[in-house]
Amino acid sequence: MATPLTAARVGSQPRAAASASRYDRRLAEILTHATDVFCKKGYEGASMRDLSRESGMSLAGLYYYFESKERLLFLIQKHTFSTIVQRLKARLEGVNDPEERIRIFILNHLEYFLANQAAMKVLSHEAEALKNSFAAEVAAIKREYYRICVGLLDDLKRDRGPQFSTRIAVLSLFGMMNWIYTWHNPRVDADAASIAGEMGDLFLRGVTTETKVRKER
Amino acid sequence: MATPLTAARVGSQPRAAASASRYDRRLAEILTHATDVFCKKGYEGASMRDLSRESGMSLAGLYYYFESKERLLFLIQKHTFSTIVQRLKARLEGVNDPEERIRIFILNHLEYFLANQAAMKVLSHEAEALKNSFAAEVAAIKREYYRICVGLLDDLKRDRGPQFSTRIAVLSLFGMMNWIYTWHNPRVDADAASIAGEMGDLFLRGVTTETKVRKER
DNA sequence: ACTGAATTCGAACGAACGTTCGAATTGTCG
DNA sequence: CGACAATTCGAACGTTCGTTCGAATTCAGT
Repeated sequence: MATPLTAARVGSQPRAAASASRYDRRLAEILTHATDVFCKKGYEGASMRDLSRESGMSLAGLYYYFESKERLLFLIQKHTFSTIVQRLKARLEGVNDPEERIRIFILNHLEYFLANQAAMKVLSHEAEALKNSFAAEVAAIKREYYRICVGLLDDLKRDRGPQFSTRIAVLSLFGMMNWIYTWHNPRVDADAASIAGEMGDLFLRGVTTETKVRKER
Repeated sequence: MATPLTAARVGSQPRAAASASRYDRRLAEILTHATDVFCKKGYEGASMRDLSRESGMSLAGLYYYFESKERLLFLIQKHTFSTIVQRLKARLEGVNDPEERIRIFILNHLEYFLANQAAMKVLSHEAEALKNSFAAEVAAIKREYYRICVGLLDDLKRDRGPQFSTRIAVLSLFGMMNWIYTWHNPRVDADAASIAGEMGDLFLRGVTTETKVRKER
């Protein structure tokens, strides 16, 4: 885990070093169940009673682990996003070819997306549900992730056909990838690697090809 | 308007032909305000009291025009989606070049999206909020729209490089386009035609180029 | 087994929710 | 103006919401 979940503990609660792991384990369990409920019903549509039922803990008991429903969503989003960024950085290390680095970016995103569909849907679909400092902290991670992708594309631009807007290209790529939560069906669609390959081909050809498309508008 | 809004009138309500237009005008007003509120707060997050405040009509008064909050969302989604499909069909008429037809598809989608941002966000973001027959009716329109796009791509495939999955390509294109509601900023970003041009270049190059991308995975 | 801390819970709080209903108001037309 | 339909509204309905609190239970170390 990227962020020690213990950091979420309610302020005035005492903490013994020995029980830290038990607390963390239980919190992680709750977060997993809550992720499923938020995924199924949406953040606003999911009630604390839904979360209580799904996680098998009493309504009041949940509040021992976090002080509000909003903070719960925040913990899910922050943990999910931190993890995907951290994994990306690890995978990019030692790879220098610009094109290969973009393929890694896409593969990392889609692999994590499909392996953690519920969490990623909550991250994508409930992006506007948080407010103030909660929203700001998640937005900061999102900005870092976005900047990394911009960097990858700018590197590619330095080598090849330079005639496209980096902003539009990056945001188009994010759209292609994130939209997957609306359509992916494990019984019909191939695995993450195949889809990442298809999207990588589509995107990289679109961005690197030097010849102009026929019938310019 | 594609669908006569009168169709929404509560079943047992009497109707005089003379007042039909007044009723329709008022309903359209309410729909517009409701669209803004749903866009800002989400369907679940928006309360009937929010809609009442925004539209300047009393809480009870709203129920003269529709029988439930869910039906209100349905009316918005159906009207929006029907309109975009209808406009697309009109624009495609008489154009035969497969590539040009896809460019028209993209332009139509993005122009309508940016001209009706709130409605399109409600359509994209609240796709799962409706249930049963409401959901089925909107899903039918979505399927038709999807099939049209598949047809356009298959036509293109017949001419040029055939090595891509139509399903993945179409859904990637939808992702690129629909994701725009998460990032478009009229103070920073160009107009719909420019963005449609960029995305059209990106997508069509990605889909038509015959040479394989270097460094095959 | 005892003890103090960590964890869980039943019950309740006030607020806000979607919806209803009968009365009041407005518009239409002879 | 009178009469009937169309439209609007205040007030309230029962339910569910997120959250709190003090008591009960479970756990860990001796």
